[in-house]
Amino acid sequence: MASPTLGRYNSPPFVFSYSDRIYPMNIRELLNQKVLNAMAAVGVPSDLPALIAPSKKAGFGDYQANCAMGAAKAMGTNPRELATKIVAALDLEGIAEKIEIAGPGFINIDLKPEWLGEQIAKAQRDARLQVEQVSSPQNVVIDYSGPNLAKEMHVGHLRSTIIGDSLARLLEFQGHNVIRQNHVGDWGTQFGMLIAELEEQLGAKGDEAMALKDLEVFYQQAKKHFDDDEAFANKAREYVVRLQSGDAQMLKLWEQFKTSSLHHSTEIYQQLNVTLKDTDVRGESFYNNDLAPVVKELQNQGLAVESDGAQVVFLQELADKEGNPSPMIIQKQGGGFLYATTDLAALRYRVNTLKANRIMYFIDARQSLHMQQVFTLSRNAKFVDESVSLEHLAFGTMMGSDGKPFKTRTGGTVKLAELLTEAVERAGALVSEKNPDLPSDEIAEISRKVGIGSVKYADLCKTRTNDYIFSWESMLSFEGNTAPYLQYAFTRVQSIFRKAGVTPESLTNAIIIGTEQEKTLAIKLLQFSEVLDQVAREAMPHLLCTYLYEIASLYMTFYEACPILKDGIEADVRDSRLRLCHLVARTIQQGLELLGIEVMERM
RNA sequence: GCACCCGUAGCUCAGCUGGAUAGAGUAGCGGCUUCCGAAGCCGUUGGUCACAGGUUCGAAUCCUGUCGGGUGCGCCA
Repeated sequence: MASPTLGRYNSPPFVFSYSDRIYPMNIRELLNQKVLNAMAAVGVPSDLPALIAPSKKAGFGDYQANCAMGAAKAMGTNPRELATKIVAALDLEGIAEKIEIAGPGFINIDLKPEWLGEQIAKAQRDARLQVEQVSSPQNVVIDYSGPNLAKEMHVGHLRSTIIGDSLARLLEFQGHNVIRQNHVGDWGTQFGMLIAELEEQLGAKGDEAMALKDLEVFYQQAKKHFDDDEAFANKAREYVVRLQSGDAQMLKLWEQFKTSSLHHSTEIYQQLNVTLKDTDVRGESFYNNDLAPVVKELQNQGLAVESDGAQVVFLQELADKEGNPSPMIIQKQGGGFLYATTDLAALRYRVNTLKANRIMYFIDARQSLHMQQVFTLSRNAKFVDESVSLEHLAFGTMMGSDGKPFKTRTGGTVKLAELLTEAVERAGALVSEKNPDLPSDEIAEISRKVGIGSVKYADLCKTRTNDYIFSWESMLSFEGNTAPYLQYAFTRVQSIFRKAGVTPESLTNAIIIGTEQEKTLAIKLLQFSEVLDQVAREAMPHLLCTYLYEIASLYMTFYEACPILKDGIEADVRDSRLRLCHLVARTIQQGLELLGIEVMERM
């Protein structure tokens, strides 16, 4: 696979023989190669790109090559004449049915329906939908979710959890070795307060499961206790010290607390259909033993210096206009460590022990400066080799309809558990209304898949880096670009096969691309792997959402225009269209699975 | 003060390495069901791409500046 360079599309310069490949290239790659060959044949310098893109408008072909204008400029010739030469040298025998030059030198390519039919047939038969496995898998560490165990999971954890999980699924599907890392907050001063509270409540309430039944309440009790009771506050402070020095009794309480809190998170993950397991947890405390060595190492390298009693690294790379370096505290006065230190230690673990080639952090955009500091320092200190890709894949904040951070009516944080429950309930009301005859257990399952899917999709389909507005109305209205629309498209295909009484596997006839609707749909279906590549490269799941919505939408259009099981439809046309339907369903199912969203037979 | 992100239709958002007449959804308006699931489809109204310069065959996209909104900036994570 190509290097994980982000942010730009690298026209593939690689050369290979077609017969060596198990899977064919996608359309874009194929045309890119063909046009590059033609360009070379007419003397265009080899560093100039072919600029292949799907055409945006009907009438401009299916694909277009925009290379002629730029190349003519570089060569000092006329763009239309150059385009004419390129087209003359362009060999698309059997692939394209028409190649035209338009405007200043656009090359418009119309693909051959027979060729498209063959490609669709291959994809429909293929277990991987013609999505190639990467030839050289990377070790990809994905840092996501990372809730604070001191508190209950709230909406602020949703984006990291959902987006990170989607990328984990996607990269795994492409054949990479994905290593999930749940960097939970399980260390710090607040744990003194929490275990002191736990100790007291254990006497009164028996076991920790009872005491920690509601983490949020528990935290508030502890906080209030801490604020109101000086003796308790002193005890909490003492407990922190004892905990951090390895006191056995403190560690036991701390473990009890962690186990109970983690159980809560795991329940949320299951409810959310997120693939994180307890074994993926590497909390802050995991790196405690490496914190002092990290500081020591940075001191030895002369990178860390004392400033006001603290150990600070000044980063010239991140200096402002006046040249003032960016300060980064790695050890407090008094000796305590900070999360910067922990992140550096975690980075060393990921590189040295996990052998990461690519490390992806799905963390709030507000921590951009911090991540930049960590990355810069880790390079300077040679903790991380240049060959390892470090990526902070920032995301925006979830806002309420008022445009301010999403809160409850009373101004508190919204618990994830309650949000998900409400989503399932709202979905349930709609499903029962639309389809009251379904058995109640099936309604329950559909409601769960639709409700959870709606919440996840609403998040995933927005550009990752922007803030987004959370709205029950738009996500559960079930209209437009939503999870239910995609799920609905899937059930309609299933419905057709039920009605037809045939299994998709039994269909082996040729696929006939006979109408505009079939052609448009076919081309879109064949772009699946292109989209996955781009999502993997840029960590932008919304591109996959947009793609799946286009598939579903084109399918609806096709469905209206191209009858399948109706009277007067010839058997070969019917079977061809059924195969096309089947590929639609499988593409939607596979795409949604990569987003962590489930489908159902009917809804 | 400095740094980063953002500003596109009434609302929510796309717009891919700069490409042709800036696209969806929703809201509004008008149609479609003796016919494969109407959670659907078709049509239509609606934009000075915040503003001003610059780069060039071509700019929503790249550069500079201005205005407006958000976030962050040495001992929380």
